[in-house]
Amino acid sequence: MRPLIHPSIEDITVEGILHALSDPVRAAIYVALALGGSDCTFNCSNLQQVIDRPIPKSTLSQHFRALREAGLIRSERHGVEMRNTSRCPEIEQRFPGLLAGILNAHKVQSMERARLAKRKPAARKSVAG
Amino acid sequence: MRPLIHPSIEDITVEGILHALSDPVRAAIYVALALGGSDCTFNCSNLQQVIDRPIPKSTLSQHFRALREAGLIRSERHGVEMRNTSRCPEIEQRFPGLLAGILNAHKVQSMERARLAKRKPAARKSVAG
DNA sequence: ACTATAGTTCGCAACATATGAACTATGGAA
DNA sequence: TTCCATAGTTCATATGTTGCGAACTATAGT
Repeated sequence: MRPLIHPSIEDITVEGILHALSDPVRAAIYVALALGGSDCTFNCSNLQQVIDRPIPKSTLSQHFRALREAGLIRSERHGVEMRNTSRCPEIEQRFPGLLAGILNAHKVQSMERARLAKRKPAARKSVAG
Repeated sequence: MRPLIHPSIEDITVEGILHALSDPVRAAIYVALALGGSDCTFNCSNLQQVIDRPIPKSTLSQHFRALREAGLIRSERHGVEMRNTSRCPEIEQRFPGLLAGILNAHKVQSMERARLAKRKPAARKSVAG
């Protein structure tokens, strides 16, 4: 088992963060971790509450790795399971306002989606054909 | 020639924006456009001042398309050339703080890189081969 | 119509991603 | 210690995405 790779704070890049969070599944994971606070942990097993469609654990493992190697989360083994926590405070110090802007944008978007879903449960985006 | 596609403001997604800006070339283009103000335009031809390595124009064309279809820029033909302007104000209204956070992070990162390049022009990241 | 300039599209090679199957790691029970 | 269950990783591969040269389209000036 290759050891877990956590970049040091100065090796974290904006491009890496944006790429990691440009995937909807990773974004959902990260939002849940970041909003949950420092004692909130998720892993491949208890994540179904956060994401809607079922995702295989090999895929989830890769997503956690992507978040970890982008520097967004810290992963530690505790017994048989993994505890993933967000590295928000560090990143806020290096890139002030970045995560706040992204998290807020996700909030705006998910509120808007909820509103649209309530209005028209079946239709999307008035696409003909 | 297929007509240019500009998503309406409510169809712009966070994921789309983050993905578009997770590419270093597109990020450099966008930073230049955004910081240049509303009368600043760049295109496939006058862009060499913004990016360091030379990039084929077919690639640049694709990058502009990616930015356009993510909703980040607006492209208009003026005679034989293209004028690309940032859509920052619209996006700021929909996702307050998002672009500011990203632009600031890029500024932090490029200042840091400039500092490192001045210190040790040839060495990078103290990696032992 | 001809030429020059600016940008787009096509086709393909190189790279990235998602996932089932097989594997590793840890803890507890017998 | 051995066996089993649970949690997660790695591998192989099929599918998707990207970068770029070559060919094409569009516009302006002559």
